[in-house]
Amino acid sequence: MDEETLEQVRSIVASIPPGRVLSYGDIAEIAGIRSPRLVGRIMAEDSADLPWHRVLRSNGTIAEHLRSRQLELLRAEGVLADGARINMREYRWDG
DNA sequence: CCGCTGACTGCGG
DNA sequence: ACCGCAGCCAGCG
Repeated sequence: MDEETLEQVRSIVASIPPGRVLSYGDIAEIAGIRSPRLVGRIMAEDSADLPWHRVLRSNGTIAEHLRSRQLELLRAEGVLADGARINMREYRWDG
């Protein structure tokens, strides 16, 4: 695992403002890496100190083992779900 | 080296 | 809306 990309990904996630979200693919693109899965892996390893709940799938859905917790955290900062789906066009962070 | 797995994605049927 | 599939990177057996 490349230490630099790891730090890069982490800093991008850390910079997402409250009430906004990014997809794994968005972060991969910004970080200049080819695989969104790598972003997911990095998040899975250790994201406790990051606003990890602001990262979700490109279509606005969330992996099921995180779904209820994540939707709750998002709701607390004004990101409302239409059922199990977040409207990305509305909440995606432009930077 | 091979195959499988996952906080993923876009395209096609 | 629901599949499946190819591409993707890294770790594990």
